Amino acid sequence: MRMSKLFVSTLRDAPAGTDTVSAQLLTRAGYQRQLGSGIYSLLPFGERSARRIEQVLREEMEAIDCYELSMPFVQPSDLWKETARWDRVGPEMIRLQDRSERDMVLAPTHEEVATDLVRRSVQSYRELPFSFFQIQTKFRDEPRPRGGLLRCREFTMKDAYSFSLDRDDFLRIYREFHRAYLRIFARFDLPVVVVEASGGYMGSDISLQFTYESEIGEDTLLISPNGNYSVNAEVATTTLEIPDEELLEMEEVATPDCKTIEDVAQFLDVPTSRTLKAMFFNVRDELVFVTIRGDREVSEEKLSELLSTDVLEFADADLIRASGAVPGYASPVGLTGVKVVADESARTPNLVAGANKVDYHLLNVNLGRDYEADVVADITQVRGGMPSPVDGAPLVESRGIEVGNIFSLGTTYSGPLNATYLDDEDREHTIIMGSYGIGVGRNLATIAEHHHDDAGLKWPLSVAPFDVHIVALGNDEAIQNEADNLYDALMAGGIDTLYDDRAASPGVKFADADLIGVPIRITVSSRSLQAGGAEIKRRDQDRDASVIVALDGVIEHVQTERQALLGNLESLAKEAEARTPTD
RNA sequence: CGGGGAGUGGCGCAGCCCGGCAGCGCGCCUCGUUCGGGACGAGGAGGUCGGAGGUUCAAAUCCUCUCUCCCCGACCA
Repeated sequence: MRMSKLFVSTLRDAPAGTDTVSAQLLTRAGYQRQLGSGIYSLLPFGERSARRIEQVLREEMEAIDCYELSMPFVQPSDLWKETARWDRVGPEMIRLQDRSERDMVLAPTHEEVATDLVRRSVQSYRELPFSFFQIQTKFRDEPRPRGGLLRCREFTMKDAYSFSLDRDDFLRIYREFHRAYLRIFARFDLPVVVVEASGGYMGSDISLQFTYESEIGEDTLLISPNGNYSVNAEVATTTLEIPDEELLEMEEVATPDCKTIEDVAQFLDVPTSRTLKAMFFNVRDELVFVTIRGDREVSEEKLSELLSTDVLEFADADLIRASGAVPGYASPVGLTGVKVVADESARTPNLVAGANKVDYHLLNVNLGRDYEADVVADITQVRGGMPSPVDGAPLVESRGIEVGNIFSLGTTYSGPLNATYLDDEDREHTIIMGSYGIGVGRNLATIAEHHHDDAGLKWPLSVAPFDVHIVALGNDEAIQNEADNLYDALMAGGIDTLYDDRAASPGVKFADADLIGVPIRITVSSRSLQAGGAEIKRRDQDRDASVIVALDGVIEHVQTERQALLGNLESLAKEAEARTPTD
């Protein structure tokens, strides 16, 4: 591409409100422009990088015999009503009507259509297992888009779906995707950690999340330094020691002005782990009274999962008082008609709890004796430093960007949609499904987060919009001609080349080259010609690490360099592959 | 949706408190000089001050309503 003909412009300053490094660089370097909140255009560079990402995705999917198809973005609502997601999925799904007032949706994901395709076609066990993928637009009306391409409302995603005979059959495919995913991120030279995650609204029982660790990430991870426990905080567990003590008699004590757990613990001189904390949630206007030991916090994710709701709000004082509880001095003791959810830790004997009376608490409150819970479950928010459930080692907390995931779907969709097959004895079985997602734009942005320096982007070859960036300096005709010839020759040699043929000063061209981040830069100038040819420098090398190559040797040199870079990425992929769990 | 912030030439910003000619840097155009790390000089173009209503002799500035965008929290690739 000749830059003089290319619709692109670089910016000195990123537009106001562009906060993340990736969004700043991608915008400044001319990869993307924002149209609205969470809605972006990809400019030529961005489109080319996205295609390279997609190319890797296609290769790795096909390598595990997962083949491409394409499903509609605008879909009739019928299938969504069949799986009940029409009602379950909230306003993140855009609903609209066609001219005949039929309900339609802009696809936020494609399980329904994928399952429908399969149920209409598959009849015999002989046809299973298989999987397919597409690279398609999705629209999710996210409550809060952020970070440029990191979290968009409209985005492109590679989503794959697998269809298996049974659980074991599914697990074989799941593992293949796991391996393919490790190869994919390795080929992007993007380090990821694999953590267990919750299925969320996909309705999954097991799932793994491929996460790039980053401060700007939205997910909280808890990882054991021993490498045997890596989870998303939403499903993290920790060990729980419940002392084996005799239950003591309950007793009311005055605790003036002790409204918080810390106040009470200090006043009574007991550790917070001997107190019972009360929390109140409003679930569809019903009060849910939650108890947890004073040294722990409630995980709202776990709680909403437990209550099968995605609307979880703190209850206001009126709703709390209506139950008879007294904010600041609340406990479920003596209350009736209130839904109580207790964390496992609330089983600890002889805790200090509120007396539902201002300035009073109760000593020796015991779950099961002094109050009953409707549900006792693990709803503890695990934090860094808490012991790993595997070996007790303190967990390390970090943040991360989810760049891909793999889900077991079981029969969540095949059940309601009746996607079945007949086995060799004519018995009907429901197909076992999985789904596998990778966001193209999010990966582009995440790779930019990882591969940049102060001057700009620094792409791995697998993601760069071009292999080579020719910088022609000076408006000498001889130089122009040599650069033109070189450009033609590179293009003819199948090397994607960006040719800066603009009449701009050297400083501008070099600065833009650094900003755009193409891996190999070739400078043609009177100085380079005098030195014997063109100057070749890799973006990841220092300024003075360049070499002069005779003009007729440039293509060969570039091919060699390119092969070396691709070879490095392939070795990374091989290493990653070797790390795939085998059990 | 709750909390915080911002909308002024293409981009970054000042001006607003205290109403009175719409400014600065970068970019853009023309000419000349430059030409290996965002050149220099001279001249120039470009703005419904997010929108609507109001107050006033007079509104970017004050008031009301509204739209949009960003950041922090609940969702996810």
